[in-house]
Formats: sequence, C-alpha cells, structure tokens
Amino acid sequence: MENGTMNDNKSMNKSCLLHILSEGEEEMRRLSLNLNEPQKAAAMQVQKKFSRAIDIVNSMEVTGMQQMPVSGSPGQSGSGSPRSEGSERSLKKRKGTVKRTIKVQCTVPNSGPLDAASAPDDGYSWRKYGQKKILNATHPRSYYRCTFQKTQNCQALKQVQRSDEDPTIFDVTYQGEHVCAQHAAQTSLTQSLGHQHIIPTQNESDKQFMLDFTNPNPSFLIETHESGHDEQGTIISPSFSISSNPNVFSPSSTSFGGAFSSGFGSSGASDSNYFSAFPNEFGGDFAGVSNFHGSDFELNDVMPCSGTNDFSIEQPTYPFNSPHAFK
DNA sequence: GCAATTTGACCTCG
DNA sequence: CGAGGTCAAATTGC
Repeated sequence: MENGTMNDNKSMNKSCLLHILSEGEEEMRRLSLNLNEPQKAAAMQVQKKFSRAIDIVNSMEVTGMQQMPVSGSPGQSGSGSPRSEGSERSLKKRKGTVKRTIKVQCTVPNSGPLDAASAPDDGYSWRKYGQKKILNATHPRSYYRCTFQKTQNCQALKQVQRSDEDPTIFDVTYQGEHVCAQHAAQTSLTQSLGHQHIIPTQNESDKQFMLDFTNPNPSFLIETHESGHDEQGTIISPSFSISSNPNVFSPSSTSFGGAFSSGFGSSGASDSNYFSAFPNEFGGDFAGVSNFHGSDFELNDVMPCSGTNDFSIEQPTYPFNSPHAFK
C-alpha cells in the first residue's frame, strides 16, 4: 500500500499495458489480412482503436492511471478509495466460496425507468436473495443467485449496484459458475449471437472480469483479481467497441461463464453491438473458453512482464466514437 | 398455492 | 466494531 511501490507498479504496469496493446494491434493487423472485406473493415477499426488506446496510454501519467472514467466510484468522488477496495472486499467476504469471479460493469442508455430490475439482463434466471445499503452509495446493492441453485446446484451469484453519479450505469458483479441447464442453452445462444460469457472455475485463484458497456458505445473493461491470500491484481483493458458488425470478432465458442450479455432488461433484442473481441493477449487466454475454464489461465500468462502477482493497472474507458447506439 | 421478492437479523471479515 | 454478504420469515404477485 505504499505509494512509492504503487507508482513503481503502475509504471511497470503501464509498460505491460502498452505491450499488450501493441500485441493486440499487431494481432488484429495480421488477422485482418485473412478476412474478407466486411470483416476486414471491422478488424481495421479495432486495430485503429488499439492504436488509439496505445496513444492514450502513452500520454497518460502513471499516477493518473488509477482513475476510473465511467462508473465504478459512485459517490466516492474525493474519497480516494473507490471500487477496487470494495470489489476486493466483496469478493473475499466469505471464505470457501467462489474462487473465480466475473465482474461486469454496464452502462445502459437512458431508456425508461431505471431501478434494480433494469439491471442488465444476461439471459439467466436470477433470484434475489438480498439487498444492502452500501456505504457512500446512494443506491443499494442487490444480491442475486441462480434460480437453479437448489435444483441444479448452480453456484452462480450476481450483484447489481447502480452508480450514484450516473444512474444509467449499473455495476454488475458476477461470481461463480453456472452449471445449470440454462447455461448450456445460454452458451449456444451466446455463440449464435456473438455474445460471450465467462466460465469461471472454482480453483484456488480469484479472478474477475469486468466488462463495461458504455452508452452509446459498448466497451469493456477486463479486470482480474487474484486473491489467493494477500495477492491481488487488476488489469483493466482498454475498452473498445465494435460498431455494427457483431460477427466480426467473435472468437469461436466464446463463453464467459458467469454470464453476461448486452441485453439490458427490457431494452430487449438488440441486434448489434454484441461484443466478443479481445486484445491479443486476452484472445488466447480469455476468448477461448477451454483455456479460460481450465487451470491454465494465469495472470502471468496475460501479463508476461509482470514478475509478481501484486500489480495493478487501471485505465480509463475510452469513449470510442461509435454512431451506433447500444440499444 | 407456489415462487419470487422484501427486509431485518445474523454472520464473516478486516 | 463496522461494513458487506447471506439467511430466512414475511410479504407480494401470478
């Protein structure tokens, strides 16, 4: 928690991030060579966004990298102890529970009444089992578990919290793995739509994936937490969006097990902007469910330049301009 | 009547 | 001891 150390880490993480982004850009460039026209164009778009992300990271102060742009710190303006602490805590609260978690952060467009029920609908059936007022947050946090927890021993959990500052933003945290029947159905649906969902495993580590769909540009952040004991890490990828072609970038059989999709509540069937792209580094480890699901996913695979598990990179969500609204 | 939600109490952790 | 997470009885809705 010392500042000097943190800055060192951030500096290192910045270069790690640049490394990842560069590889992502390069990978996209290579990929685009093998695609046909419409897909190629979209791939080029993604490549450009990698470039832009690299530029932004380059121009970023190390100390500034800690800030989260959109959401994440409801009512914590100035308190200086935003989400990272909260999420870490929330996930460690109970011992012996889920080891890998998925965290999804969603921004929904301003459409109709927004309440807990407006929280992102990921296509799974959830049953609310609690609601709690959170310190420094105007809106309470809702706790959900899979409807089939009892019947099918499905351990998936979900937390939904609305941001104070921007009521259109929901912080959704997924935890645990769907093993219920709907998961299979969801997976095929996911594939056909180009969604993804995460399949966390119940291992010794604790990992989170945070996605951020920002209006009007769906974008995502990926955040992993490894909390075996005292270790923790955070990687937040640059966010980017794929404007109108959901098929461009769907890694086959993407499956992000905890479950999410971009179908937001009643906003219902949107046909675009289902997002399934990952930067290169993540592509190998995240997008392929089989890898991710297994034990071979390690933070160090993603961050090869990181020698320790105690790191933290955070980076703003870049509002890539997309003409396509997310609903 | 059953299932889902609400809500206050209780538990766990830092 | 306080904050967050979960439980379970009561309530509500279909």
